[in-house]
Amino acid sequence: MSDNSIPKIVISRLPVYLRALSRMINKGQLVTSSHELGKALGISSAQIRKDLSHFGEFGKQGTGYQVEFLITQLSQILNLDREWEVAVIGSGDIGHAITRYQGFADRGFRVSVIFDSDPQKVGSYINGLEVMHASQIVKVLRERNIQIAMLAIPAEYAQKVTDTVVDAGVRAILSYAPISLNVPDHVRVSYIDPVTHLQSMTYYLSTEQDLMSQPL
Amino acid sequence: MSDNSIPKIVISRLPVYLRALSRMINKGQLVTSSHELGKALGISSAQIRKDLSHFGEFGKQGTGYQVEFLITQLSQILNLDREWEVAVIGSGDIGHAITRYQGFADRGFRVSVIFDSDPQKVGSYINGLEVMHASQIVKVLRERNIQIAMLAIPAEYAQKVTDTVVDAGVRAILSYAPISLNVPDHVRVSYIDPVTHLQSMTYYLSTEQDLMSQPL
DNA sequence: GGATGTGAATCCGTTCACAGCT
DNA sequence: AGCTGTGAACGGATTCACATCC
Repeated sequence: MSDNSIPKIVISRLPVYLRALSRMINKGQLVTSSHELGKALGISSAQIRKDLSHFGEFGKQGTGYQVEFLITQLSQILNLDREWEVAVIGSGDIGHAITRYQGFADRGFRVSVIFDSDPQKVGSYINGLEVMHASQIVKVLRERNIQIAMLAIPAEYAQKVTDTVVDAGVRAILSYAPISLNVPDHVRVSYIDPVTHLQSMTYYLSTEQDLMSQPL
Repeated sequence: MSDNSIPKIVISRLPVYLRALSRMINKGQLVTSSHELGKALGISSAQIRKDLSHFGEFGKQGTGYQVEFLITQLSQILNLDREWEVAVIGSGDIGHAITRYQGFADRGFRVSVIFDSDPQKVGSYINGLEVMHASQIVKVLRERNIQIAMLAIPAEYAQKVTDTVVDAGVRAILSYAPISLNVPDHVRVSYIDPVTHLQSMTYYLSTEQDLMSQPL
């Protein structure tokens, strides 16, 4: 049943479903079930059915889900039935890796412009893309109506650059800088900070184990 | 009050608190409050107090929290009062960026070994670290008793490599491969997939806005 | 006065379990 | 028989609001 306001956490799982479904299609699998999908993802089948039920009735009782149909539906829901242009800010190691990462293009995103403030880097090419000077951000993003930016810059510049890209019309930011950003309500932010992931995992790594497993 | 089993979601917020507190210390700030911290992070003050209360009473009524003291406490809780060695598997763009990323060393993690299966890359140096052949994974990780691995490899190899590092004694995995991994119960996994972040943000980017903001 | 720590209340998300369809 | 879709039950997390202490 199509609901009014869908929980953020549900939305965040849809791309994960999509990822798994894509793998199935690539393997030639045509049909799946909430059970199978759940097992592959470590999620309960009830949750998957409930999540999908927010948007419609995509399955057939007794049968399951047509993989391709479900992919189409999820893609539409997530506005992925188009290509999104993305700007990368920062051409250091991370910006470099992002710009060359094939995974974006494969899944609906095109890095179409990259900026840096270092004159040494401006004018160089990454993945066939010329690095532009940061002073051009507002002009270029507005011209091309780019709404997504990825920040691959040090924490100390992150808020200022955020303000700039927001001013340029960006409405979604994926930041690799390890700092919480302030943005207006109409802008979404996601963070990628590998260290926070590691730091929460070490909570569960009791030091004792260290002593047990000796070098052989 | 120190509780028995602390919710995962609480643990996952502690590194974020730590990040913010570190910035405060760097700015010379000695004292903060749940209010201030919450505002900086976009979290309610009650939540911060409740989270911390799982582990002890770290604040002073009427005053707030000593920043440095709180950092010390959180670091201990998360087992960060030591250095953790990390193995990177895969020396492509992502592995390269990870290995050179200063943020790990600054926050308690040392990338101390890197592997690749491509003979072309084995023997080359990244950040002063020689790339070793993947066939050495089990031997080296066991010898050095390394318990954390970061996977920077294509999805199709991810499960096999996961099995290998688990066999080698790894108990925490941070994977950059866009696929859900199967691991035994005693192993923790976190995922970094920028595309899933982008894909959930585009849900909120209605296409209409496109038409409004014309190129000028 | 001001900020913590915490039971109580509320809100939200997950799981249960089953009716209903194929 | 098998699997979906879903109200109901459950469990957990967040917020409230206040007693408590500096």
